[in-house]
Amino acid sequence: MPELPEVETTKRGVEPYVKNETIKKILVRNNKLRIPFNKNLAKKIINVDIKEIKRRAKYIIFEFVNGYSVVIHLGMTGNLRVSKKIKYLKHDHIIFYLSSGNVLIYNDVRRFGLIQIYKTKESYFLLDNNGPDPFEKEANADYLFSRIKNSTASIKSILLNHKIISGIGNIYASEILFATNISPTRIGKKISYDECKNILIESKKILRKAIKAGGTTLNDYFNAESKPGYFKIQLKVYGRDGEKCKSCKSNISKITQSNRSTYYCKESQN
DNA sequence: CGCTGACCCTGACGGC
DNA sequence: TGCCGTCAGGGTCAGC
Repeated sequence: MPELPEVETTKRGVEPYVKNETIKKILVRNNKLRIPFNKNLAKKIINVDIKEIKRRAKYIIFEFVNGYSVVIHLGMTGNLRVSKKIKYLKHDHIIFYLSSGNVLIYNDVRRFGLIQIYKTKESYFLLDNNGPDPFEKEANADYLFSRIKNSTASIKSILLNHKIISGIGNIYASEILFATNISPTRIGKKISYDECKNILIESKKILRKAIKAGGTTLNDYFNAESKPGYFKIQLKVYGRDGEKCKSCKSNISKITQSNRSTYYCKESQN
């Protein structure tokens, strides 16, 4: 479920419980994630201080003082929660016992997520393939335009292609295109420089708003036993097929592009 | 070469 | 009540 705002909210939620802590022990209940969790490599981060927590695109990164890093991706159904009591729920796969006595729990129903350990910053190979996320300064109109000006792929699938821009998911791809009045079916080479500029402006605006909405629920987010309940900002097109468009009188359409649902208004998006 | 679709996995939901 | 098909906000990669 998590898109970039949910990942950022999760990162902010766990940060105060994890920063400057150490992991005393790791319990692996099921290592069959998208990439199997490497229990052997995990020994390298036991009893080592966690220096920093970061987010890049939809990845959460724990950096340790010895140079090692843990990279977490939540997939479709992953979540992290901090708990005082140790009572495992179904699909709690990896459990980190912290020096504070708290436990950090990775739960993931569909197991499309992953937790990977890397020896150095340079070896985040998963992230090396990713383009900048919309908040990074490399993601400017010059860059986006140059990456898509010869493309025959639809702008919707371009927005989901993390090699170009990372961190935009299926919900916000539809929302961003609605905000910019661009049809999701238009191909990359038919997108103008100004539209690239606008896409980046709206991406930041929409994602920032969603992060803010998530932040308001942070206080009781990570109490013991609680599951992080994902929020949803006011969506203008996603999931609203058949309903009225917010800027004209026609109905929202739902189509399928590369096996994912796309929602848009045929009248106001061209 | 770039792009599309099949696939990984579990659970919820609607129709019959 | 149960069975079956469909769908879900993630990403990868074979094959066209």
